[in-house]
Amino acid sequence: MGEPVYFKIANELRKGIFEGKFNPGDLMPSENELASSFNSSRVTTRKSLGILENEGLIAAWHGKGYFVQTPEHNKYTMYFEEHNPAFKSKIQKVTVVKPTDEVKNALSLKEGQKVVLIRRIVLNDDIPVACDEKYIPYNRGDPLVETEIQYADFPEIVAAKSSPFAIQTDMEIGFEVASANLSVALSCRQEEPLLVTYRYIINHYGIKVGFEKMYMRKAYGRLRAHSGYSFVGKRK
Amino acid sequence: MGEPVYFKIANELRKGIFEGKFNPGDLMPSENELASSFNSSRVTTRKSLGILENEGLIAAWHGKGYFVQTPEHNKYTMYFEEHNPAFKSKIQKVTVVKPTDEVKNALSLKEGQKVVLIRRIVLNDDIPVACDEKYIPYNRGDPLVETEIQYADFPEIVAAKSSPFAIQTDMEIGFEVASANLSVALSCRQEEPLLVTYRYIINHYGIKVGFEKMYMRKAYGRLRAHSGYSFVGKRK
DNA sequence: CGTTATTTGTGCGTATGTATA
DNA sequence: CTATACATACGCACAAATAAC
Repeated sequence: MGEPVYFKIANELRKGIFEGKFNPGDLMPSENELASSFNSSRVTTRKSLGILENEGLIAAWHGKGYFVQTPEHNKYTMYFEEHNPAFKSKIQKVTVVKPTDEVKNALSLKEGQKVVLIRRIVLNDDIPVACDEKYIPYNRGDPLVETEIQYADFPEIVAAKSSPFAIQTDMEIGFEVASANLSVALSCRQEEPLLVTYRYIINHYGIKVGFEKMYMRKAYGRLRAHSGYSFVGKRK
Repeated sequence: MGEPVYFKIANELRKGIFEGKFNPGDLMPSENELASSFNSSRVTTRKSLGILENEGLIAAWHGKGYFVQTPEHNKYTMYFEEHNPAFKSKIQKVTVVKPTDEVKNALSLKEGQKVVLIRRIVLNDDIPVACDEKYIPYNRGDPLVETEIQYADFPEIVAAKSSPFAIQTDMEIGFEVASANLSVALSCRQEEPLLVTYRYIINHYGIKVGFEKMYMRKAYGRLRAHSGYSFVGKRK
């Protein structure tokens, strides 16, 4: 039936924090105090406190107690969908090329090392709204990956051999103006400003195994991120 | 002395996942199996599994077991520092103005409602690299907030009365070209492209209590985000 | 400076409930 | 119906950090 006890206690305490009964910097009542006031065991109360600790609302100090934290209003979560379901996309070309300085730098390439370039165009009603350039170091005999890249995400592809967990991605967000080359691909005027994401795929040895630039026109829309707590009755 | 038992077990299992011994979709050994193979109790083993569950590596299914998850390569964490320590900033003006349509929309304002506009300039060696416009609904008699805004973060200020936890911020990232007005403030040429973040501060009733636009020139640098796991020997 | 009370951290045992196959 | 697996909850003991005396 109903909610478990540790859940009720956690909700109660969380409510207290949200309503200002407990404020950042405050010391929460001790485990034993809470246990007796909620008529439960210390173990159960600990579990409730563990939940709040996990949510970042409180932090435990050995020998002192649980302190209410100051929320991190500058921490944002962003979902970056490579394959935006609102749009169609198609691979424009897959080629082996000599890398530009930017790409050479991004992938820490040795002199003479070539890269596979995969260019994808994102379309809204046949009008290009974004363009995607992926770079992977190329060695003679490597298979090209045009089919997978259409459906799977870039990080998973470049690290297909290793565990999907052992990959990290660093992203940068900036803007550029369309080059001659790009203005053709996006059928836009040259010098049109574009929102650009730069993604560096890093394997578990710390080696950069992939680099991607995505150019987005205004019609593609803005990127979205979110900051804040949302633990209202969260239960599976 | 050393690490606690539950920590060792968690590290062992995490290593197994990273090395591909357990792969996404796989069922982990049961709690009892792990407990006996690690010569510990079921409770301790549960704690280890709870850690990995928290990290998103595995998920528990009641009656079935723990399944190894597929990592979310599209989830990014971004720290957006309002007051970048690399730069100086100064408040340029604080005024009560009639809102533009964009601001009226962002704050869901009624007709005739005025707003406080706070404009801040971010400087690198006295050269403007970014500009910040904050909007707060204004009611007659409200105190202006120019002093606080210099040091504290926007979300905390607009919701100073309520609990700092009860605030959420939605962010959008896009670009614009400098208007006549902005080109003066940033001493840049008109039509210069600018990276723009739009932030909507929302209180716990779901009401938008603040809106901010930040315009960044190329010299300000790119925004940064990160995706992936990093649990190597994490312990306080 | 040690002693002591308080508080959290670690770990085990046990019992019972409930979902799954 | 039964065996297995996770979920909840209590009790206990001892370790370790902290603060006040």
